[in-house]
Amino acid sequence: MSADTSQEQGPSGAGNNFLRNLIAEQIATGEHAGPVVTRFPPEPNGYLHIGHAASICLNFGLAEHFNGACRLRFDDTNPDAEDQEYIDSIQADIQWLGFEWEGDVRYTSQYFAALYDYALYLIDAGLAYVDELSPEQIREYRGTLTEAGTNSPYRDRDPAESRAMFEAMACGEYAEGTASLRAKIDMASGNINLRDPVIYRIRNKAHHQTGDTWCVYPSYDFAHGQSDAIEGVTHSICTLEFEDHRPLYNWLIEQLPVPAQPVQYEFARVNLNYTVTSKRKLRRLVDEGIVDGWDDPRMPTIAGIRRRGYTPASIRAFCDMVGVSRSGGTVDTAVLEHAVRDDLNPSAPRAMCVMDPLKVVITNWDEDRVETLTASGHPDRDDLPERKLPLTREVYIEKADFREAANKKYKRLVLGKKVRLRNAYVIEAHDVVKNAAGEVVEVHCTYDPDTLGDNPADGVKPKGVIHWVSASHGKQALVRVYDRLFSVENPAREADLLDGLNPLSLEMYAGCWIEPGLADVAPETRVQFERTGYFVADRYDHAPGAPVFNRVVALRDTWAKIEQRGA
RNA sequence: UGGGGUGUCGCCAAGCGGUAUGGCAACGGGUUUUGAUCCCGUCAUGCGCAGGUUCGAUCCCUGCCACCCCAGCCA
Repeated sequence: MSADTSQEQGPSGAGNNFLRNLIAEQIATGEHAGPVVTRFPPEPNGYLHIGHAASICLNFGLAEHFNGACRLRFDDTNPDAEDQEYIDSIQADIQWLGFEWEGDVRYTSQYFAALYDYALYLIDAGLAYVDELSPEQIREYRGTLTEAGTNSPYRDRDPAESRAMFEAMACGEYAEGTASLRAKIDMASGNINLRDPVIYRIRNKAHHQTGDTWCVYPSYDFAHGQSDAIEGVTHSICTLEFEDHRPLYNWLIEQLPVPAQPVQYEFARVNLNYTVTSKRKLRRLVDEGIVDGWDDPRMPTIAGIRRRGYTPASIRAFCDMVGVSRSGGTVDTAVLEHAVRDDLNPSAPRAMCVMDPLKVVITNWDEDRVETLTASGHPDRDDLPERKLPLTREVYIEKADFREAANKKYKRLVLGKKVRLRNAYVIEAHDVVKNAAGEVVEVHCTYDPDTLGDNPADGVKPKGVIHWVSASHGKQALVRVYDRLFSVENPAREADLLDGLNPLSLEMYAGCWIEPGLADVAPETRVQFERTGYFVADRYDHAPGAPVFNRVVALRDTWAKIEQRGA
């Protein structure tokens, strides 16, 4: 792959971003020599979401572009929150997105011994000390945003004593919260991260990777940069909120005898409207049963988006369209939706599904007659298999596709008017049957036998085309129609997150009729139900003979707009 | 009366001294047995505001304003 950034741009200059330009310049000027090494460093305390996808595309994309390497490193420094379930899901999500990390999976925990030695080094150098202030006291001593902090009375403890104490802490001789190791920097710094940050704390708890080996665990700040250095990461990319940590990151790299000098760069995280991308909030939705789990199709998690039916390519395209910058913003979900439609339109086979059925009886069609029509699998492709569509006397159409009377803007079936059954004949409605409540429950039509592939003899081409499924030969399916989980643009701003929930985020259609060929597709098969939207056979709930489809996204709907304006 | 950032069309994002670029959305129109797709067209005399430097500034300087992040022994 070429490192020429003027090449390989997709729409909107996809792939080109300030970091790519920066690295290209570093290479051009010789400021950076050797391979570009990045890493994706998730903490295994939750599922990956769409924001992580941006980071994954960035880190892996940069490595690929510069012929370097990107590794996966679990940033597992806090045994309290982490779990193997997340380690597994994160790996599966990255692979599903289509990225491959170099070498084995790494864990920050595999460097605990080295990190411990670095801590000792800092202590011996008089640059770290064991503090016996309680967490509350540490907070008080830290000062405020506008007032300098106060030195801990333990700040000038003799290094030898700190070393002995730290070693004892590591052996489990101290209770949690009774002591911590702090870097000795500057309690008066305007940057609070430099006010003697805690770099090691006691956790008398088993770690998912290291078991009971350790009773002290390094903080993010102490572990991250040093792990980067150990691994030879050259460009350590993180989000904007870590900007304030960069001076600390650099301070540690400078003070410690690390084998390399990684540099931290920050970019703005991606926010999407009508949803939340905070692990804490997502976890709440899961824990309180608001959704069906981390992979509920309404969740902005990679697993949820996957189950919703989005493709890896569409998510990568989305990340390219959104770009990478340092100015935080909120992207419209319409961009995500555009990305899937754009990917699915050329690839998804077409099919018909009636979701809200209304029976149509073709009165001039013999009771037992079954005509098997063929339909193209895709309007623009002849390489996809053709479909067999049995047409019978009784078929179902959508309730919304029939009106007893309507104005000219309504291009569907109207009493006394003609419409084409998609891939079949033109029919004309003559009569309706109503129930006691006055609702139309049946429409009687006649078909024109000369209209298969032709316009009616009178030369008047019906304006509308509607989809249908044979009442006797169609199959039933459960279709779930998903909508945004929140009805407000920024749910995080609500007094309570749940206040912004969209009550109609999931609608179940139990009595749908699908064309017969669709009942036995494999899970995760994506199709377009013509005139309706893109759908996917559910990854878990769909089974041959018991079809369950999720709506990925609706088709663009110009009619809905016209209708809203009052048709 | 702390520190660090960011401000270019409704939303993202390029441009980084030579007279505003792309995507999404929106709005017109054409093709169409999906009111889909596709195609064509419209959409910032202005780049947070005010000054200054310059032949010329979104890009440089100064001063304001707005918004975001930071006071976990979370990451």
